[in-house]
Amino acid sequence: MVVNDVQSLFSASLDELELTEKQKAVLRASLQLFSKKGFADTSTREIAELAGVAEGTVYKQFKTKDGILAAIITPFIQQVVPKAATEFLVSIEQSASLNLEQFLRTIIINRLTFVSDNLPQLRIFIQQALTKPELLQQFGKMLTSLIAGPLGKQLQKYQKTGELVNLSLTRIVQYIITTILGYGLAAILAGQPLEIKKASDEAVVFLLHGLKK
Amino acid sequence: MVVNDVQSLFSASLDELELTEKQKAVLRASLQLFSKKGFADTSTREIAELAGVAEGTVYKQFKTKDGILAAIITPFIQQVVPKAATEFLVSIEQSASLNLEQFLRTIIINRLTFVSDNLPQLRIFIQQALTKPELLQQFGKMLTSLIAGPLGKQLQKYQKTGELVNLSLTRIVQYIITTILGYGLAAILAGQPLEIKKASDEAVVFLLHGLKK
Amino acid sequence: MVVNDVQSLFSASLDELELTEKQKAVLRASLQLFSKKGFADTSTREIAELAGVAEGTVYKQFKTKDGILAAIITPFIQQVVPKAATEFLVSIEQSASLNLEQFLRTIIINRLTFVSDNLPQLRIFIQQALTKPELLQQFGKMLTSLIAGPLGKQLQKYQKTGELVNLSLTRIVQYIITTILGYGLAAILAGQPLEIKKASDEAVVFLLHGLKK
Amino acid sequence: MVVNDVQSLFSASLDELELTEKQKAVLRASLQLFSKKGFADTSTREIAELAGVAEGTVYKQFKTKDGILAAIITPFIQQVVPKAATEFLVSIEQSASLNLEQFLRTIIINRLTFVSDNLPQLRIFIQQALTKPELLQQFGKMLTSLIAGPLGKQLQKYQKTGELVNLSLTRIVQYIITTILGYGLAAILAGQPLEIKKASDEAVVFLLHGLKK
DNA sequence: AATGAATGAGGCTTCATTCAT
DNA sequence: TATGAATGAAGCCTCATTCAT
Repeated sequence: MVVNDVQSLFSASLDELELTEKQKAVLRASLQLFSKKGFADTSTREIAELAGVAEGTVYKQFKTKDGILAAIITPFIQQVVPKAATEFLVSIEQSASLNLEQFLRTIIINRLTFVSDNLPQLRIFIQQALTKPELLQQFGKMLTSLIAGPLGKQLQKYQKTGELVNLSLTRIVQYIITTILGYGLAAILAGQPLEIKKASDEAVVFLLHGLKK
Repeated sequence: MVVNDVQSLFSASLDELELTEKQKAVLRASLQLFSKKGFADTSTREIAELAGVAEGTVYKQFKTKDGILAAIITPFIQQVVPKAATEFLVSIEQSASLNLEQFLRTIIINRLTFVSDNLPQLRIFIQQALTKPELLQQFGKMLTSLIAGPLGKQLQKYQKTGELVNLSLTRIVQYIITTILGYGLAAILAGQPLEIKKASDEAVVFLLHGLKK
Repeated sequence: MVVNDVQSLFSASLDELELTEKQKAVLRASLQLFSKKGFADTSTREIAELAGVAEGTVYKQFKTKDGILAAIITPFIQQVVPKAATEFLVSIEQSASLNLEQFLRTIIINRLTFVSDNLPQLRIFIQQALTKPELLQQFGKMLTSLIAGPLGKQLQKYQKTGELVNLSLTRIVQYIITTILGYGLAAILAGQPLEIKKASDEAVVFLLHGLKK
Repeated sequence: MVVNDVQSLFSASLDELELTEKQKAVLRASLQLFSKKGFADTSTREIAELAGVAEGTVYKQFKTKDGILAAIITPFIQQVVPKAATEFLVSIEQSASLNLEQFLRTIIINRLTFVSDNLPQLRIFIQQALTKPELLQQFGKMLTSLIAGPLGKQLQKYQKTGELVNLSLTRIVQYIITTILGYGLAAILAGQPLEIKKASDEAVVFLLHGLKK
């Protein structure tokens, strides 16, 4: 089974770090508050209150406030995204025999599920990325390796078979990401949870139109 | 000529508010710092220094730090966006006789220019929107009226002539916005100014594929 | 005619200082605000607003905020109180032939009228006196000279004729002042203007009881 | 034994609030500075310095500067004054068999002791009362209930036995208070501690003269 | 490990005062 | 003389962080 949500990976890393129940509560509270109010507008006192611990406890495991942020974001970009991406690529390879439509549908469902499962983390990531170009660069590198790797090969295969338009791979990946993000942003805009089935159906139709030769 | 950048409209409202040169400098410095470092991580002392004024001067016109933010965002969503939207729609009507491709190209160039001219304001707006749902709702309302108005009519015309796919207008507009934002985000990602001509050419090709019947 | 209220003396000193109408307005506004909100909690901006002048104008005549306070208090303790006291003493001498009851009634009406006419100034004076012992010492000196002067002589006369109890003059004057202040404080407490006729009638009865031999 | 000073009741409430030694030091320093320099002219920095703590410590318990003032005044008017008044009334009832002179002496010693023990709090209370009518109204209500209760009954008894003059009870109480305050104010004026024995002897003589039938 | 009182740097804001127009 | 924009010192308060218990 594909692990796409941060929560489970989180738990894993928490175990690795030997976090106590209270320290996990700190992370949960931080995730919630950072996502809702923003990192800078969340005080460690609020985190402690929501987590039901003393302020000092917050600092036992996470030396600084930035440390808490790191404990949320770092796994997200260093473990969750790559790991999910890897599993994503594995599922790609397993789908190697699919035609373009089936392939796109698999990709899109996979990624929309990821977005849906990690909305709070994504919100925090975007907040930070707006003022920290490094984060975006890391994201960019991940995309590049995605394109250079199995995803790119698969797409090139479809270009050779004439199923896929002859745009640059970078641009094609951009369109796919953009379309996925479009549904994610729309979900946030509407303030409603993502209807993955319906959204992916529509997205496939649109992308197929745009990307079919 | 279409007025798309905030700067000029800004100047207009500055005149209305009878802002002095120093107070305009405060707004310019705030725009720059808020965009680069984020609102919460910008101190009024930094603003004063960059603007070359005393800290007290910052508060002469803009009673509070939030007041400065409001002086940047409010015109953006209450004047700039609607005004730009109106002019955008005027340009739509003037393009009523164009075919779908010419029409899409006009729209996309228009909006990419807007995005390019207002990158700092957009960054600030997105920062704020992440923690203030009201802002997104206002944005959503604007989209709704866009679809209900001339843009929707024009698109329906293309659907009747068989040039445009029979998806819901909401979804079609979402795809257009999403594609435009995709190029905008890519520009931010690459950290480079937007190449409007090249980007719009590509976007038109992609959207035409995706939206042609 | 006895001059007991500060307003008229004020006007006189204003004329001497050649104050413009706007500067008089500043003093009037300051008197009102200092009395109501206290000196420290009144800003020069508020004074300017209430007086209908620019902030700079406040500083044209009264170099500092303390200068405004001085312009209110100094006349009160250096001119108004002594002058009123002098006229008060003159009226005492003119009443030299009165008996104790008539004498007390004259004094009490005179002083209650003074209190009633100068409530705002008294409030400001008391505020300041609470933290500035010098002011109280000046007040004490004035009392001493009152006792050493005509008031003391007149009281001694009543002691010799056996009309007045043989307490120390200081104590007798304290009782008189205390009784007068009692009615003044009661007026403030009740939040109503002083009914001078009724209050003086009662005060005379009480003091006569207490001070008759 | 009658509890008349705020300090002891204070300590009680401090214990209830579980104040630390440092936070008590903050209250002590505030009491001293507010009394000497006035509330508005005392900075939280000064309080912290005198208390020997960091400025942040001042805010740990007393959220705001007004919070410190409330922690001083509220017990004074909501606990100390009523409690002292109650005990005062108990002592009245215990003195029910006394004649008027003994009764007045008991009252006056009791109240002069209270004033003497609470000079700083009284100074702060008066400062605040000058600009906050609510405080005076509360004080007025307390007086009214005093008169309506045991004090009034006892005074009426003396009126029936013909020992006490037939003025209204309100006025009689006013005279008593006024006389007591007169000695209190004189003590402040002279800048010396109150000589309770001497002052009460004199006050009784004066009041007996004024209030005997 | 957990607590929470204590810290002090730094942020936002007010305000008396100045000065060019 | 009058104005009000500008100043900068100082005040109140928050908050990340430390440390004794």
